[in-house]
Amino acid sequence: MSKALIIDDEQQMRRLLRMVLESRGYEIYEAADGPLGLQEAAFHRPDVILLDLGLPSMSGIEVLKRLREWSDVPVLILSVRDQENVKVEALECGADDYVTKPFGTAELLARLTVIQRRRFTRQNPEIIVGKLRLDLLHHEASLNAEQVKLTPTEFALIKVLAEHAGRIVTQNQIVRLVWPGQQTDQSEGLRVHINHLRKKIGASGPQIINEPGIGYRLESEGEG
Amino acid sequence: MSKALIIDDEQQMRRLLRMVLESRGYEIYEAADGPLGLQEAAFHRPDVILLDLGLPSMSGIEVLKRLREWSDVPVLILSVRDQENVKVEALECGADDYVTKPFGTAELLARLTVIQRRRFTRQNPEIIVGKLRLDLLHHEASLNAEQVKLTPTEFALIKVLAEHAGRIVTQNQIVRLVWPGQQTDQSEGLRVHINHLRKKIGASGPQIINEPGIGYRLESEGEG
DNA sequence: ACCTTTCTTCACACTTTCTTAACACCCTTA
DNA sequence: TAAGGGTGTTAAGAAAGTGTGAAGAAAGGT
Repeated sequence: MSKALIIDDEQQMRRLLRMVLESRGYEIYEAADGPLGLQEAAFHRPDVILLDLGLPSMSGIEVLKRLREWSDVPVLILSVRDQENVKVEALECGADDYVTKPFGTAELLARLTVIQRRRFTRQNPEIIVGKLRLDLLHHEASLNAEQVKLTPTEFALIKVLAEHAGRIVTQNQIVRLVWPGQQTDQSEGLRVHINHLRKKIGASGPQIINEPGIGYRLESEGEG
Repeated sequence: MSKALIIDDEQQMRRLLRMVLESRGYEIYEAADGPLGLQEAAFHRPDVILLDLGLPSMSGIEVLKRLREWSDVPVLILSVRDQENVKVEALECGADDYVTKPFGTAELLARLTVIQRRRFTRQNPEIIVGKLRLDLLHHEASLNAEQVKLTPTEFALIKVLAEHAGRIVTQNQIVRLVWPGQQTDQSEGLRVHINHLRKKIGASGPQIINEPGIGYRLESEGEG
């Protein structure tokens, strides 16, 4: 049974989340502010954390940063609309995904599943996302067991997306990983390479979904 | 009877491996760290080596590199989870396969069989790719039963490509395998030798296909 | 020491890939 | 309906990577 920690100052929200997650078999812990949340995280070692960004005493970002100093636990951000900047910052500080309040329970549970699954399945020098398969050792990509020819940059890009399949990767993160040590703004070219990738794998493979203002997400199995 | 050398610092792991392998008729040698392992390898000339990546005094990668300077013995890597980078590096340094701890004995034995068959070319010391045949024992190559004269470097190069026929071999991998222990960038000369090989075998033998920015691939049977 | 073979380096033509730029297309908001 | 931000699409020049020939350097044999 998975343990989930809810960090949110609204009691109503905590109650709602508790109900939804308990019906899925999660064991729930709660915290009403940042310091308490960190304390609970350290004590109970939850398998996933749901973190509200709008906390009173300590900002959600701050909580996340402190948490990431010693823990890799998957974190799902709960945010309100029109907080793109904060969302991007949270993702770049190591959050795994976010849902926007108000959210549907189905979406919430789906995202929880994705971010928990991905932490444990990277042990091979290959990545498999639906019909797409990346062989990191040989730099080969294949779709439905048929080889697809990708340029080095395209391969690096799809690798970043596939490593985080189902989760959002911000444009900054992508650029930093695909063009390491680069100073110039590469986000112009990023769109072109995304375009090429979609032409090569988008037809019958996993979709590359844009999250406007934030980044991209490679559609993973189980979502539509 | 095959001889197997186990290089692992944990006595418990060595004992487990010894039991499993002895039941399969292997003759077992053990070493608790890297330097001892290299010593044993040189002395007993094992037919296969099981190498733990997390060694105390000398890293598993380092052991592998030193070993590959003078030996082609099949090496099976024993690694723990979440060491993807190291695993890839190990494979690129000439390891043959890996198993992730904890592993099942069936899986371990299956992989051992595979890598020994692939590399244990003393009983069948030849590689055949289409109309090309490499005699590893006499360092001779032939095309349609007609002998082709290759220089030592050319032979080493086509051997690397032929061992992975049909798959991409990165330039790094090629350089490391053909010019072991070399520091200078040999990728200039690589192009020249590829050129020579194409002239000698390319006419009626398997094609050497370039994957721009990545490496080369020897066309294998069944592809066009 | 000589000759032969093999390897490396260099130059330049050619191919593939990357980057830049321009413009069209949403979607949201006023 | 118009405006603006962000994104999708296309094309062309720039950059990087590769093919090829030849010549000098290194290695090996006689």
